[in-house]
Amino acid sequence: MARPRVHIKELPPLEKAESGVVMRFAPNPSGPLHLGHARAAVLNDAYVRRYGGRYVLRIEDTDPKRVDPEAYRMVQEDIGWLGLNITDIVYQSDRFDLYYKYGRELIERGGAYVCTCDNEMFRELKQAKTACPCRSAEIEDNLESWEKMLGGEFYEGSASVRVRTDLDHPDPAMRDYPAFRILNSPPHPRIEATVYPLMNFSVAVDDHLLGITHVIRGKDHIANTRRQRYIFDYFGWDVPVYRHYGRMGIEGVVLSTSQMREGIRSGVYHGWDDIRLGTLRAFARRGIKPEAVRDAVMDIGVGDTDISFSWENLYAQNKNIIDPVSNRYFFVPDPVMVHISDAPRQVAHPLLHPGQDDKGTRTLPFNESVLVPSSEIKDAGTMIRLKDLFNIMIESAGNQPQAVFTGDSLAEARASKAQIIQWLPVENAIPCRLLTQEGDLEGVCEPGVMKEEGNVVQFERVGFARIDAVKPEGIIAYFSHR
RNA sequence: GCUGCUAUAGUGUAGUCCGGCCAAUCAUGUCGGCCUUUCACGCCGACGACUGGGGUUCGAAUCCCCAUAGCAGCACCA
Repeated sequence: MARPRVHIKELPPLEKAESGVVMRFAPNPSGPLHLGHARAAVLNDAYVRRYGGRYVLRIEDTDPKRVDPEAYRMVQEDIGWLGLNITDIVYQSDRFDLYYKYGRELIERGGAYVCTCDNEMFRELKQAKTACPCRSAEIEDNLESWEKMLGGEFYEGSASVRVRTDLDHPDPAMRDYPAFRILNSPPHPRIEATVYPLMNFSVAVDDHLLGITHVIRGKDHIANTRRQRYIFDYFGWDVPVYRHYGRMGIEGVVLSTSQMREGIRSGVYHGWDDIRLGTLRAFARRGIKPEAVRDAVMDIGVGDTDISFSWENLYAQNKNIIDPVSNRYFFVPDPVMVHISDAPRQVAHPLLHPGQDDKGTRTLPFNESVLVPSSEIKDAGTMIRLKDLFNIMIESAGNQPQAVFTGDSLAEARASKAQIIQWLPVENAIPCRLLTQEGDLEGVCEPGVMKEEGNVVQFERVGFARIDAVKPEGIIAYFSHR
């Protein structure tokens, strides 16, 4: 039995963490959390738990084009599900005055300038390592332009604030990147603004102001880390310790919020919790436990190699968790009724959980006929054992299969290598639809399943499933994995 | 095109910093067996990898160079 043996690998130690850490999880509220978010969230969480300190949830809603008002709620729900040890919550949209203040100061320090160049033109100049005309403006003029920006005198796209870096930098990504932009639409759901900070600016300011000591994030941020460094240096701030893990995909699934949204819009997916998606709410619906996600993510660790995550690994972790606690039931897909002659009426009492007798038994009365998976009825002459009942021999396979009772000796069934299969009394079969990633399975299950709404059960010989809904017309279950 | 990161079995991962104890760890998977009234769990066993080529060295998964492959960035996204 069944002690989950989860030996979770230890993460590599963090530098300068001995006296505690302040870390952050900083999602963009564009949709619910998915496995990619979970990796960042769990790794940071694990380090905060290990070293002690604060764990800041920072909602990065500085791009109104990518804010879904619903997501504020969904992100919180998903974090609750994951069980993160969040200690502080901040919304970047509450902090625009701060960004303006530090933006102005950066200009005063000569670390940034207002640029009114055409985008395309700037891009070309940048590639050629050439300064744009705005770069040489006096600080006073820049401040004046900055005030005009804040005053609404520039229209969207006609002015931005750029950080003065190094035009000769070999990496074009470093050269004078933008810190603020103007956006006249769409409106931000939480605030009124037209001057928006860009991620590299707001993140640098907030990491400093919030006292973030360590940042664990994907390597797609490596360039951003270097860009943010310029801002830290202009202000003379200490930089956090960074660690960038590799890119992660999961086989057969898109982890892009925008693509998922499009799939939902076009009707490919039913919603954010469609079981074919890699969102945490889809996992939850399928009976995948947050602990399994944590374990799987911790196993992957903080390596900087790009990986293709396999469902197998997640399922294995989940099975460790759910197997010991999932009650067993019979589910008969595509049932066919078999009449059994010469069989004594009796009542079967299969265990709710093998090896855990104290959990009790189910009650399945037998009377003349049973429902079994049609795929199990093959040729006449086949010996089958109905699990926890008795042995039968198929006499005719056709549309109305007939069988004959051949005794209840388990030893006999084993000796003749009979399949031991699940079955249901005809009078006690509840309609049940099992939804899988590959499609739906119609069948019937035990009445006892009606008490398991919201729980994960194991359908014997089929696999684990979460009982999603118990309705008058039947049961809806979502397949977890084998 | 420019810049950077990475490369261990089907998948994930340890080892790489400080070369020898690595004929390479653990998990998962697959196969075989045991246990078992589930094709679950558990137990036993097997399978399976240092991207390629040079170099340094008595000795390289580990250091250096080249190649190849993958990824990321070069957005008025995060």
